[in-house]
Amino acid sequence: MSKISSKTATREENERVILQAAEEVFAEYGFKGATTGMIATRAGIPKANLHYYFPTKLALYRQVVENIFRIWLEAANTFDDCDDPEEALTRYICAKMDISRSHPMGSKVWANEILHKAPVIQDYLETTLGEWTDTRIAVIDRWISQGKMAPIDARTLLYMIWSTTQHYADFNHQINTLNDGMPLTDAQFDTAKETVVSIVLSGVGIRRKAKPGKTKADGEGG
Amino acid sequence: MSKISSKTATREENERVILQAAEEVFAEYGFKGATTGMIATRAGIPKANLHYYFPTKLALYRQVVENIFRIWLEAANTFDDCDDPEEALTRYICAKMDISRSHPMGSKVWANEILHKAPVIQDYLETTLGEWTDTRIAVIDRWISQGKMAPIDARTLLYMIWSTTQHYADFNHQINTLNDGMPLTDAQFDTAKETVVSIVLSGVGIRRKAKPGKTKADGEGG
DNA sequence: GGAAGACTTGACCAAACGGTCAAGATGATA
DNA sequence: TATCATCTTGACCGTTTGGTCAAGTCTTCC
Repeated sequence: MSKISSKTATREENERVILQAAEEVFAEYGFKGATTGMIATRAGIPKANLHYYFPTKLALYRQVVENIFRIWLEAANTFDDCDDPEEALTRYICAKMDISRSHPMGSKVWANEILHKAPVIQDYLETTLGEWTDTRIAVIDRWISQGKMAPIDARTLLYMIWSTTQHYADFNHQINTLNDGMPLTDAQFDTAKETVVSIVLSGVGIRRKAKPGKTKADGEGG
Repeated sequence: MSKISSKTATREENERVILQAAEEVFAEYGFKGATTGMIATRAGIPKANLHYYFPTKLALYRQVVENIFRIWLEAANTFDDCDDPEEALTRYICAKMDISRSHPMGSKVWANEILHKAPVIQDYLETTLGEWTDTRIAVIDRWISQGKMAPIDARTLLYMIWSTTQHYADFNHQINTLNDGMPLTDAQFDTAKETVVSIVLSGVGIRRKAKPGKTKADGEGG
């Protein structure tokens, strides 16, 4: 067993380091702009070694994208934790904002994919994302028919939440530049989060029960 | 005069065709992903001819980005046409939505730039965009202090509007895929526009005077 | 020790790409 | 027709880049 575990340990550690470097480089330069040499350098290994673990640039890219999509799906499930629109929307928005802050690279890779017509993730869009979206639209429509929120177009609401929250990842360079070149402080980010939640909830006609003082909901600790 | 006009006419026409092709190709493939060969082919000329008019790929890209920024600024001015927050926000949102529909390539090129840390437009961000943003935040804050809208964070509101409206350009591939692969119809797009306006206005505590039936406001006819 | 397999790496290659160049086409003027 | 300037274009070049390869090293197990 020590043989197998040792072998796998080396491989797993190297793949982890390479994937981390790849995510950063793909996020910053896009698929074409990134070079395997850059990724290898950031991972601290020679380029030939990278190709030992990932035969082609595209295979490496696919792996990065799949990891990102898995994280995205986990956040998406926060939407389903309860049947109260105020709490569900608040949790979902906070979860997506937190991911944009803690994991901006993934969002950028995703944005790049869509911008370039999704050459790699088209099947995800058509299947998993499509199904997820349809079921959540049904949930929102039910809330509307129950009089729990105003009769707005559910799909547009989802797109607003996606775009607004992901903006803090995809456009963080612009946000930082407009913030005197500094990243948002925790306080600034909390203000943004609270503002987005507030505008969306008021926007769909939900009067908030909870005091808006604490924004963190029960999102991930850190 | 015919000499000069003929000379300039040829050059102007060719530059126009090249810039149009370049905007499309840069939008779809990014700066690195685009090749001068692809742009030349789309423009219907040999690559060497393209380099006769634009000496380098970067010079061509700069010209494309500058054109886009000019259009963006024109839309930005719709914000200032009046001092009533309902009308100003409605007009601005509708103008940005219309641009996303009629001119999605420009938005995509912009998004690509920001995603890649704005290697070309950093100065625009720091100067023109920064000043524009600051003055409009001041306007919104004044509306708030006058009690015309709820006390929300103005900067976050602007970012919400930018991200939501630009989402319909930058992510139109995802939107189309989630719409059974079809582009949004005019009716669907009007619904989206109306929903965004409605959520934002309600979200910032503005009760609408105008009937929400007609969405078009008085935005550009096209 | 030594055989076997996993891992490492410098050197190399073919393709693609940005950009150049020189030769020619076109068109206005005199 | 001759001249001049602008425009057009196929062929070409140096560099970059994704990927290969063969010659190693390191680890494990007998």
